[in-house]
Amino acid sequence: MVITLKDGSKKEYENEMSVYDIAVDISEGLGRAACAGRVNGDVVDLRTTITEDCELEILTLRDKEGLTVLRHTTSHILAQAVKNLYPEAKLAIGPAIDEGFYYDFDTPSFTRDDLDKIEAEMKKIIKAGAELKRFELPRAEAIDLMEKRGEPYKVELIKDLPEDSVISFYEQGDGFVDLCAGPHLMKFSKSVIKAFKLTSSSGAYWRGDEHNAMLTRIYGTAFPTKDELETYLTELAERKNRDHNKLGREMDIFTTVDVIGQGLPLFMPNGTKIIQKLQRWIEDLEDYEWGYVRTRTPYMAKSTLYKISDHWYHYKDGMFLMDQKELSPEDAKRQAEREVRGIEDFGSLEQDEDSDVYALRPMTCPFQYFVYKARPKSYRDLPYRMGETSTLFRNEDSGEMHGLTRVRQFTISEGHLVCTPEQIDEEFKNCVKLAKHCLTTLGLQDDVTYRMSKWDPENPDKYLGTAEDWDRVEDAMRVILDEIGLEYTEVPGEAAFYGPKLDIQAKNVYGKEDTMITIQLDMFLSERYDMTYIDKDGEKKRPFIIHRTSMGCYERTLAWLIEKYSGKLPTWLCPEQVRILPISEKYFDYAKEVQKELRKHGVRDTSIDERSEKIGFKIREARLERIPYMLVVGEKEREDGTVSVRSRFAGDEGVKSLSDFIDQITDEIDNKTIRKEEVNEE
RNA sequence: GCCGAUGUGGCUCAAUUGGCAGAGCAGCUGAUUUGUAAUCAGCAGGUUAUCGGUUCGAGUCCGAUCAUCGGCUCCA
Repeated sequence: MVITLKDGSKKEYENEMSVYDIAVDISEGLGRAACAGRVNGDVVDLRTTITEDCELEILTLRDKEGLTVLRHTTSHILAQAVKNLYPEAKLAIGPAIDEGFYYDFDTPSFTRDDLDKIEAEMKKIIKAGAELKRFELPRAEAIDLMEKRGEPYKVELIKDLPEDSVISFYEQGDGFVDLCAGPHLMKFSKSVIKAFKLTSSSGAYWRGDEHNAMLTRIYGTAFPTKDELETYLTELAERKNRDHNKLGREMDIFTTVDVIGQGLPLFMPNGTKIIQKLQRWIEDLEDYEWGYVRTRTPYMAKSTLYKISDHWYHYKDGMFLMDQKELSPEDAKRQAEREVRGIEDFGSLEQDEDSDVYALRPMTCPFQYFVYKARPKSYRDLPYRMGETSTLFRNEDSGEMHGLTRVRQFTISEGHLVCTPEQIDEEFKNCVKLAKHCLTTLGLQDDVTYRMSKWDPENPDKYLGTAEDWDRVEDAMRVILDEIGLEYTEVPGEAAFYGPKLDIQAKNVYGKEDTMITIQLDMFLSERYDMTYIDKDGEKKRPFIIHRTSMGCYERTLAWLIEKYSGKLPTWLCPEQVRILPISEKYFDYAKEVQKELRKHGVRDTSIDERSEKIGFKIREARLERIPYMLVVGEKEREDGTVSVRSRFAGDEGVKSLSDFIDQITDEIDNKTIRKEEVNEE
C-alpha cells in the first residue's frame, strides 16, 4: 500500500501498519510526538490500522487535534486519580473542550485542597507510565463490564447506543478502564503530559438536563509545555482583570444594591454618560441615515396583548406580572380576538375584563405593531421602519444574573420593519449592514461570529407554523446571508418561536458567548395582530416583519466595550474626555478659558483639577481614571495661548496651540476615531 | 432554579483557640502653590450583609434570608 504524507512524499509498505508504527517509521521523534492521525481527512486513533492506500498526516501537540487528544487523555488520568482517591465516585463523561477538558463525577463536591490532592495523584499516575490499551466489546458485554465495575452512568450511555454497536474502551494501568471512543495517546509519559492544571470545580447536570442528578465537574487544562501553561494561566488572570463586572464598578460606571434587587444595576453618572452618548448616536443614525421613525410605547400592558402573539403562553414564567388575577384561557382568547379585530359578537366574557393582569413588557414587538396599525397603511408607506430605545423586563432565574450582561431590566436599540414580501431581501440586508456599521464604529467587528438560529424540527410545539413554513423562511434567510457573503454557522433550536434569527455572538473575558445583536424574520405575528397594507392592486395584504437591533442592548454592549478596551474607551464615548491640569491656582483662570473654548467647539465632557496638588499627582490620578487627554497649563501656556498635551495614547504629546488641539480632538470625536496606541507608563 | 465559594469603613486587606474591631489608600481640615504617575500634618469614618441561635463573651461556631462570584440549566 502507498501512504501519501502531508508534504506530498510517499511511503510504501507491504503489510498493514498502525498509524503509530508509521509515525515511528518516519522518525522516532515523530513517534514520540504523535497524538493522532488524520487519514483522508478524518482524525483517527494512533492504534488505527492502515490497510490500504491513503493520505496520512501525523498529528502532534502542535496541531489543534493533537492538543485535543492530550487534553482528552489528561481527563482520563483525572478520572483514574479521582477513582483512586474516592473509590465511591461514579464516572460520567470527560471530554476535551475549547481551552482544556472536564470530567463529571457523581460524588460530593471538591474543594481547592481536594483538587490539589487529585493533581498530585495524577502526577503519580503519569509517572507510573502505563500504556493505554484500546479494546472493543459487543454492546451486551460492554454493559456487563460497566455494571460489574459499578458505573451506572456508563451503562446508561451504552444502552443508548444501537443494539449492534461495538463499544470501545481504553485500559490505562492499575486496571482502570473507561468507556471511550478515543482517540488517545499511546501511553502516559512525563515528557508529553507535563503541563496540566485543574482549574476549578462546579456542579453540572447529568446530560445537561436540569431534571437529572447534579454531578460534580472538574475543569482542567493541559498544554504541550509548562511555559505555554503558565502563559495561559497568566492570560486568564489578565482577562479577569478586564472583567466589566469588576472594572465597571471600579470606574463608577454602575453599582448594585442588595435592597434593590438582583439583576437591577444602577448606572452611576459615568455609566449614564456613556449610555447617553451611545443612545444619541444610535437614534440619530437610525432616524436620519437609515430611514427609521421613532416610537415611545408603554412599559406595561394587559396580559391580553401578549396572549395574541402567544408570547404569554411561551414565556409567562419569564415575565413580571403586576397582579395574580387572570382570565381563563378561553376568555383571554376571546378578548384578544375582540380587541384586535374589533369583532363585537365574540361571546361574553365570564369574568370582568378589569380583572385582567398587567405585565411589564419583556419585548417591544406588539407595542410597535399597534403603532403601525393605528392608521391604515398603503404599500407606499412600506417599508415602515420603527425604532425605539426600549426598556424591557425579564424575570430571569436567580442564578442567571451576571454584571451587566444578564439583567432583569435592560434597554435595547429595538426596531421592527414592516415590509412587503418583495422588500424583505433588501431590508434584511440593510439591517445586517447597519449592525455591522455599529460594530465597526465601536471597533468590535472582528470579535464576533454569526449564527443562523433555526427552529428545532424535533420540537415543533415550541414554534408557530408548520415545517413547510419554517423551511421556506429559513431557505430565504440562507439565500440572503449567502448573498451578503457572511460566514455563519447554522444552529437548530435557537430560533424565536415566530421565526429564524441571525444572531451576532461575542465572547466575554471568561469565554462565555452571548448574543449581542439579533435580526429576525417573522412570518406569523402580522397575521396574529391582523396587520395589513393596501397593495397597488387595491387588495389588503399581509406584511412581513423584521425584528432587529442595531447595536444590541445598551447594558450588554457597554459591558463588552469595557472588556474589549480594558475600560479605556474610545474618546468619543468617554464620560470625561479632557481634564485640564493647572500647575497652580495662578492658572485657574486660564484653565477656565481653555475649558470654555473647548465647550464652544463641542468638547463638553471636560473638567479642571483645582486641587492644590503637584502636577505629577494630578496626572497620576487622571491616568488611573483612563482619561484620554490631560492638558497641563502653567505660565508658558498662558503666555502663548497653548496647552501642554498629555494623552492616554501617546504620553507627552508636547505643547500645542489650543486651536490645534481642538482641531485634533474634535476630529477624533466627530469621526469616532479609535486611537489604538496606548502607552503604559507605570 | 441547581452545585459550590464568598460577604469586616468608599476600595484593598488584617484581627492567635471564641476574649478591647485595626492598617494602607480614598474622604475631610489645615499647611504647601507646586512643570508631567503619589507633598506634609491632623481629623473623621464600623450594630463586621441582615435576622435569629449557642456562649460569661461571637467578625470568628450554628441556622435562615439577602447579595456577589464561578459553573450547570435557562436566555422571546
